[in-house]
Amino acid sequence: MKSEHIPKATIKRLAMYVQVLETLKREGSQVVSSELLARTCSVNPSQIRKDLAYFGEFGVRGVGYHVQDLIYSIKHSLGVDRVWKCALVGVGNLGKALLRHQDFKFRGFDIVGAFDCDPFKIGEEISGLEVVCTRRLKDAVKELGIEIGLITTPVNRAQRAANFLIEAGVKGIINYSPAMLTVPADIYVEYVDFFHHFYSVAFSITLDRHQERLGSNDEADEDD
Amino acid sequence: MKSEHIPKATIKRLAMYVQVLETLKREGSQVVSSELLARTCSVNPSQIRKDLAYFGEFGVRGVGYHVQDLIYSIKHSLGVDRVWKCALVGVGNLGKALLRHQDFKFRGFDIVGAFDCDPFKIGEEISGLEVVCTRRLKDAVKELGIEIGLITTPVNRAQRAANFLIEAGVKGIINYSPAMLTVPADIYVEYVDFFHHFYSVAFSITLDRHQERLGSNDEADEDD
DNA sequence: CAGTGTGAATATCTTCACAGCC
DNA sequence: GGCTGTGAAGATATTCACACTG
Repeated sequence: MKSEHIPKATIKRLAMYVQVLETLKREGSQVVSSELLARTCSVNPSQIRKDLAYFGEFGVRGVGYHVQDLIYSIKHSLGVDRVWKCALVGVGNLGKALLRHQDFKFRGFDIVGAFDCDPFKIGEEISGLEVVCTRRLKDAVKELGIEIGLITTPVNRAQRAANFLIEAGVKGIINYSPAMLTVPADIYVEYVDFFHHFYSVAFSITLDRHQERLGSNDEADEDD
Repeated sequence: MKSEHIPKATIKRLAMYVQVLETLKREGSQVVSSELLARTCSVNPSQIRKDLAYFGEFGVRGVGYHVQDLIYSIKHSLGVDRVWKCALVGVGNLGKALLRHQDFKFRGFDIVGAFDCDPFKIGEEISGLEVVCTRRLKDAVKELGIEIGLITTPVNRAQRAANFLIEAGVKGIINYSPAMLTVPADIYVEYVDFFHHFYSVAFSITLDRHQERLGSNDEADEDD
C-alpha cells in the first residue's frame, strides 16, 4: 500500500465500488473495465484507476479487473475483510432502528452491545440483544472485543457517551447525533447526518424551480 | 442569491451549521462569530463566511451573526423553511426504521405515504401510516402533494421504484439502496450509503495500527 | 489492441490576508 | 476594535493523455 494521504472521497467511492461490484458479481460478471464500472457509478474512469492505485495494481492491462478479486482487494485494503464488533449507546428511536437493521452484521459490522442509562430501557430486548446500563460498557468492550462505538443518544448526551466509549477503549466512533465531539487525536470520529441528504434534495428542487421561473439556460448538473 | 455553482460540500456544511446553531440557541446564545461557530464545527472561519456568502450577507461587521436570524436565513436559502412531503417505497427493515424515526417530520420532512408491492405488507400500519400498493403511488403523489421519494427497496427493485416515483411526478429522490439509478436530467437523486461511515472508521483504525506497527512518525490527522 | 497505471494539466475547494463596515 | 465579506494565493482533487503491458 502506498502511504500517501488517501482522500476521504476515495474511501467513500471505494465503498460504492464494492456495492456495485457485488451487484455485478450477482449478475454473473467475471471481469469489468474501469470504463464500465465508471459508467455504472457515474464517475470518471481514471478516477477509479486512481482510487485503486492508492492500494495496489489490481487490474490486468488490456483486460480489466477480475470482479471477485477486486471486491476482495478493496475490502482487504480498507480492512473490512473481517468482522468488526460494535457497541451502540443510546437506545432511542434511532438506536432501535439501527439494532433492528441487521444488514450491518451481514456486511461485517456486528453490533454486540446496546447501552443506555435510562433504567426503564435497561433489560429491554431488541433483536435478541439486551439493553445494558452504560456503566457496564467498559467491561463489555473488553470482554467482547468491541472496537467501534455508535452514538445514538440525544444531542446533549453525546459527549458523555463518547467519553464512556473512549474510556472503555473503543478506537473509532460513529456519531449519529448532531453534536460535535471533542476527542483525543487517536480516536477517529465519523459524523453521520441523515438530514443533509434531505436538505440537498430540497435545495436542488428549490434551485431548479427558481431557474425555471427565470427561464434561464438549463445546465444539467451531474450527480457525484 | 448569487447564482454561481454552489459546492455540494457547502450544502452539507450548511446543514451542519443549522444543527449546531440550534444547539447554541437552545443554550441561550443570541449572537455567534464565525470564529466560534467554526471552532464548534471543526472548520475554518473563512469557510463559514464563504459558505454563507453564496446566499447573502447575513452578518454584522464587528459583531457576528444573530443566531436565530442565521438559522432562518440558512433554512430559507436552502428551501427548508417549509414542510416537504415525502413518499417511501419499500417497507422492509430499513423502510420501517425510517417511518418510525419521526425526527424527519420535526425537521420539515414529512413522510405521508408508505408503499410496497408485497401483498403481505399492504395494509400493515407503521407509525400511523398504512402501507399501500405501489400501483397507487401516482394518485397519492398528486393528492397529497408529495415532492420527494425515498427508496428503501432491495437493490434489484430500486430502479423500478425510481421509475414509479418519477412517473408519479416526484422531483427528487433519496436512494437508500446500493443501486445506481438512471433518471432524467431534471430529477435529482441523492445516494445514501450507511456503510461508508463504517468503512471509513474501519479503514482509519486499520491504518493507525499499521502505522503504529511501523513505529512511524505519527501525523495526527484532523477530522473534517 | 484494449485497457491499465500514472505524470502532467486542469478544475475545484479551502485558506489567507486585508479592505470595509458597524 | 472587532468581525464580516471577498479577491488572491495556496492546497487538493479530478481529468486528460499517453506510455506500457498482457
